[in-house]
Amino acid sequence: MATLGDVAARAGVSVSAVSRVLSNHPSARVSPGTRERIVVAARELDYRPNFAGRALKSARTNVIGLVMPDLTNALFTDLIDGAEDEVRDHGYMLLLGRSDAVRAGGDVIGRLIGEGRVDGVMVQLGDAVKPAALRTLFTAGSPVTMINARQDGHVGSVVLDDAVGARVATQHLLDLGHQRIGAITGLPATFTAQRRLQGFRATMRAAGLRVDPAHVSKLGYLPHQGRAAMRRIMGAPTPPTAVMVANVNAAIGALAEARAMGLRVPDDLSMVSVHDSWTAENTWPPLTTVKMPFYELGRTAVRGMIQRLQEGSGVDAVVTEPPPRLIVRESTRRPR
Amino acid sequence: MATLGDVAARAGVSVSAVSRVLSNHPSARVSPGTRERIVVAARELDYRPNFAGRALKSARTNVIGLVMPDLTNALFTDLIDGAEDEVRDHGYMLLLGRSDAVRAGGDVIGRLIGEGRVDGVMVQLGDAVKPAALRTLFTAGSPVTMINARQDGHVGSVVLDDAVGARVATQHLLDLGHQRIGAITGLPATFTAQRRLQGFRATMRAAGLRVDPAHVSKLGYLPHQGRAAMRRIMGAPTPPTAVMVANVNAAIGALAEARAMGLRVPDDLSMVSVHDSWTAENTWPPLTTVKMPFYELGRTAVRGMIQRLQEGSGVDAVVTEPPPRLIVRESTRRPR
DNA sequence: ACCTGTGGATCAAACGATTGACCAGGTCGC
DNA sequence: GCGACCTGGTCAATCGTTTGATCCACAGGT
Repeated sequence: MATLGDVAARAGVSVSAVSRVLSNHPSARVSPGTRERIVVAARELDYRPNFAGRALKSARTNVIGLVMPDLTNALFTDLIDGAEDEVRDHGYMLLLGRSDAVRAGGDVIGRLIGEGRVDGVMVQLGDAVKPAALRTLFTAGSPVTMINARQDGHVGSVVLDDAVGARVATQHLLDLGHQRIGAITGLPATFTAQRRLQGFRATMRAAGLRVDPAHVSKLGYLPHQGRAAMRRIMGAPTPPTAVMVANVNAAIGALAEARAMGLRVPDDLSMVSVHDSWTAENTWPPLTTVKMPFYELGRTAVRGMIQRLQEGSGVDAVVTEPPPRLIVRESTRRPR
Repeated sequence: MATLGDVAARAGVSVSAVSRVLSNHPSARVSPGTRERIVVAARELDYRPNFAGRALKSARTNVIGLVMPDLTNALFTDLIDGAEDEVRDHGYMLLLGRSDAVRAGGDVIGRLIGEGRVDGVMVQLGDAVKPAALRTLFTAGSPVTMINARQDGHVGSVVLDDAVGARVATQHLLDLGHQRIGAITGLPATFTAQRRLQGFRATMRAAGLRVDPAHVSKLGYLPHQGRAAMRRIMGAPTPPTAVMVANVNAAIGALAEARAMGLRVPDDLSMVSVHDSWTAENTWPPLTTVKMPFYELGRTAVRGMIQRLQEGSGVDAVVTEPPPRLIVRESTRRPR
């Protein structure tokens, strides 16, 4: 690989001249002729700035870590897309990691930052993270942004408008005429689960309806947890006629279980889920969902991180634009 | 962050002594006492070797790039898992990128290697890559491993045993008694599509059955392409009683389309797909699939890459162990 | 007493890019 | 005609780590 020195030699100038020209340094006082020679030489040698050299000197990598519990969850497609688009606009790169590795190989985040591999880390935590482990992550003022979660004493987070998402989903069921509505949500300790359940309850309360405790389950966002929740809820003395599921993966599991139980959706039971993904339109029946702005979530997280890196102050943001949007497919209908 | 110098000062020794001790250098002739002081000092300061410094000096990053067309395809879960596990065993890290970016932001692979961000790149190409673009990637002997594809003149690839996968799927349909069997596969230019179609044809031939050209479609691996293929194939004068789909995502689309067309699966049409994923067990009916060893594919790709980095010679490998395995669910039955 | 060997540690030169300090020559003001 | 200032550059230190070369003290062999 060509180095600055090679380019300098070919252009007949000093290394520093080349450096200043190629990185558009403001203090670059260079004659047009010299500039041209340098640019040409660089192109001819296919010069690319060495990452390590640059990072070592400037103590910045222009890389942001994105750590997720499960990189392949269909849900996170848009999040990663948005983050990618936004980093590219700012000349950064994205380094993806599994927070899975937190338990297994020890503390990815600490390594990423401690070894100077990234300038900052955005982390979406899994359900299985103990708050104690968290505290050690956030050593004073380290550039860590939490996605879909908040932590006391730590500033730097980006979250969805969960309560509104749950409200839109619930309101759709109310509008269809349902009254006995259940909710399948995530583990009680989960930030999003709390907010979505709260949105659900508030909407029901506003409609003057009470929620049967037996119609609420908090088993988790995974398909098999959705299945278990479905079995439990529909085993209630008077089962609901509709159910709001706080996550599309859980909804897919719940849908499969409903069918296995001999329930017809939407004839016997309406189902709507928060989140949309391509998997939702390929279930049977296709799922009615509320699409949450994951793409914007990704962009916003990156924007917040870059602002923090450049100006030193973190932000706590809620992504409200675009708002959660109802996508009506075939898993909901009016009660019989 | 603590540097080698800080540790050296605290332990009262030279920087080089610290370096040799902490990196277990073979030529480290150090007295037990000194070693102990160094180790203690490093721990107290929470020393972590600076990535850039190390990479600059040693010209190795211990990072391998994994470039995929679509990071969130449910199919690649196991591949990434396997790759992660294998790199960790060797003290490497994985840098994930989208080959998507090849068209958009210009040549990720070139940047990754050219800027020295990674030691090598493993790339799974999307369907939409032009062979011309490829040739420029593989500049003489650059450490690039292709996943699920081969390229003339380039050594370094890892592929699945596609023909066997297709054979197992097809044989299952034959064993059930089907005779008019169709195939839905990927674009003709795709490496895997060719091999799977070939496996399908060979199996049919071995059974003494002929394949109706109208029962074969090569529209692609995406859900909507699977839908289109289903519509086309079932519009044939005498439609097949069973169909082998070469990809689970296409199969999910095809399944949805079959239902939309009023076909009952498996009563009117049996369907089996190559590849398995959690989405396959949550469709209705749950899909019968052939599970391909993606996890081992990931491990093997990494092993090949690391071998190449350390010994200089690439390998072309086929992952045959474990062999493709039939998972019978509810989308196949004997013909009526 | 003198050379040799060796264990235990330090010195110093890289790696490639960045950037403040510096310098040679020309122009301008007075 | 002389200092001030600008233009167009170069010098050299620095970031943190690695590693071949070197050095010192001391033991053993002759």
